[in-house]
Amino acid sequence: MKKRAIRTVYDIAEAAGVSVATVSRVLNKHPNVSAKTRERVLEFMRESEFRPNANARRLVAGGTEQACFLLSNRHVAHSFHSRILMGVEDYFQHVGGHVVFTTIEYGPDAEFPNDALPRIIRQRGDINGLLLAGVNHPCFLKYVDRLHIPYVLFGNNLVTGLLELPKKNSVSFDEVAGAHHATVFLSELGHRRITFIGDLSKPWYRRRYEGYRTAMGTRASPESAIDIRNEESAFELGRKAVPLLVAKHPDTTAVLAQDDETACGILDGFRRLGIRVPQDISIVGYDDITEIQYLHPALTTVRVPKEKIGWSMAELLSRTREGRHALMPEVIGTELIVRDSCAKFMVKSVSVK
Amino acid sequence: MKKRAIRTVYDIAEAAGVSVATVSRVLNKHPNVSAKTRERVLEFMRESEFRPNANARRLVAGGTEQACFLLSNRHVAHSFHSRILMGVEDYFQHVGGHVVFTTIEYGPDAEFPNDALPRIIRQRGDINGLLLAGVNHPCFLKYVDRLHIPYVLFGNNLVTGLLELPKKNSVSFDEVAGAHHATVFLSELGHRRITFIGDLSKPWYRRRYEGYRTAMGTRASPESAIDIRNEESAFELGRKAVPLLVAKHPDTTAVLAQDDETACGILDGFRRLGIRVPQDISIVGYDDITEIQYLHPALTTVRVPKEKIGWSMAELLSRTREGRHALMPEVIGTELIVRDSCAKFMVKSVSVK
DNA sequence: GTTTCGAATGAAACCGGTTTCTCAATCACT
DNA sequence: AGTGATTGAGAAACCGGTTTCATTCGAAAC
Repeated sequence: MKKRAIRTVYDIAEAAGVSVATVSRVLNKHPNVSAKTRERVLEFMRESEFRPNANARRLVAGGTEQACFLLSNRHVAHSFHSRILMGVEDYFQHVGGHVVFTTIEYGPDAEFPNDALPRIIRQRGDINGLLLAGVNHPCFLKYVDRLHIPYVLFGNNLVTGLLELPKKNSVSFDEVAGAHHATVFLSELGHRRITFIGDLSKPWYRRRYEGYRTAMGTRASPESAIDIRNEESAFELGRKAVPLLVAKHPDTTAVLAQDDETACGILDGFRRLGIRVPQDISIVGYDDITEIQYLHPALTTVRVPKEKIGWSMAELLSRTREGRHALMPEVIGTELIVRDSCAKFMVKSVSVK
Repeated sequence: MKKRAIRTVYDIAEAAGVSVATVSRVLNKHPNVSAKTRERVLEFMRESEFRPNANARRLVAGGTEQACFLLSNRHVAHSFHSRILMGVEDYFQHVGGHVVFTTIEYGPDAEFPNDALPRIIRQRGDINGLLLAGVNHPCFLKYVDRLHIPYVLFGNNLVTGLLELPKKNSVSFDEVAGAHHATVFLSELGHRRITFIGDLSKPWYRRRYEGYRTAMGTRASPESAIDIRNEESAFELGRKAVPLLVAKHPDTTAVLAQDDETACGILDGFRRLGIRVPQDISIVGYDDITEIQYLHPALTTVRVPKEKIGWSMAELLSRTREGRHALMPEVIGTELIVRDSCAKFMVKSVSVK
């Protein structure tokens, strides 16, 4: 008659002729167990391929080493987000925790709790913290506050009327400085007429515009940006911006795009008009997403350290949990990646060939 | 004096003047609770923002609605994998479960269990199933078998000496048929000399080659493929293949690349030599990864339904759990996406301009 | 040789739910 | 009105660990 498989500490205890308390001590590497007892217990565990029940452990421990990466209103197939996730997962791998990956979609005026909410948020004890990535609205943050669960927000894509980055529980990168840097780079190549192309209704693009504007100084007039709103995709926005650029700012010699996808659209628009990059016009993107890696010409862009953002978010979450108090926001720098889409200014201007 | 926050069913029971059993019944929508009792309990729950302890629930339930998406030896920043993850997450959202996302790196001869193994695998009860994505080796599968945990494998990227797809517990897509289809498409455009470029040491690329070969029929000689192995990246492989192609198969008018990244490298190689696509030569990729979306010319390719694969894997896992027996593998079809990188054959051949 | 202390171990309480069993109250039907 | 079936609700066991507390035992201290 086959013996019942060993599943619990009780089974181990019985087999080894000790109490469950001792088995538990062995499991948790408690020092007060004699070497020979420990060895015997371990032996039984090994031979029965015993794996402790995680739920029972957590029930008594009162917590979990598990956080939730919640991607709001965005798709993880977009490398920007999956790379943040990667940083998060790296950190948890590092400290021995887990990440539950979930997504949610909601509007700016959604009410919470609601049915769109993943179950994991509704229960207590599933997770010890929340990492809010993607695009978020204040209505959801208000709800998360009420949950009394530690959380860290990806600060750049919070939709508010303000330009400042969120002050607490958040990790952001310095969008203004990145755009400033890119603009200075173009200036130093000799460009005077630099046009920003983007959707200024979005705070994150607006911040990039601000960086651009301060770098431009007196050269920037309110009209020096091409501001297209409510476009279905950034690529489309870029494409549509090109005819406007040619019409309104024909003397432009360099473009700073709100992001890489927009730059791709602009590139496409240029190609249709026979405008060559970088010979006729220079262009700088923003984000350094994976999707541009095979582009020709290779796009000069402002690299956002996505993995680092993820890692920092996870790290800040841990610190928040320990400190039990809201910590200062972390702001991460960007890096200008110079590739082939920019050239020195050589007395030319946008023109249809 | 402030009352202690309500945290448990006992608190609710006391506040509502009922027993915990009743509270539990309300929580689980058990029918045998009178309307007014139920309402009173719900009222207390609402006002105290009660959220049940998930660990306690799972302890008694003996399981979890949580599976683990384990990405082996690959990076989630690659859209191929993040889109499979997306399909998985969609499914779990649909059925109300969770996905823990983890990665692991190991060699073909790794021994298990080992320290690289995520904690989640070592404990029992954390997850109710395993979704094995990325590139896997038999050594790991053997270990997972011993775990007695339901699992589903992404079948295409299992490293074996064989060409067949795994027979059980797996979801795959039909690589052979996809390559066959692409090759027929090129033939119908009038191309006779079609060259396959790839690394034939990898079973998954080998399968694509097989599809190509059968479609070519008698036209395919053993030399009709450019087989480059041990390249650090597929892009580099593609780039290096171009000079070989020009040297060995100068009469080639169309290329089937092992995957999209390789196609990008080939495209780059062509550009360096002044060979125009599709005017001088046609090219078809494979996978339809997100990274090619901004390419010019837009790449014709074999689309692999990544989200669908993820969804099917998750679904199969559920069925496996219920049925308690290994199910037949699922094989998913591909779709040829015709874009701009192929043209009708017009009596030309590869030549340096 | 007794006292004292720390190490090793077991018994039992506990974590926060679910579920079975039991029983009282209500309802349907003859 | 009497009987059996059904419904509503509580007491207690249970899920599988961890932890506190008490106890035993041997070694060191006096």
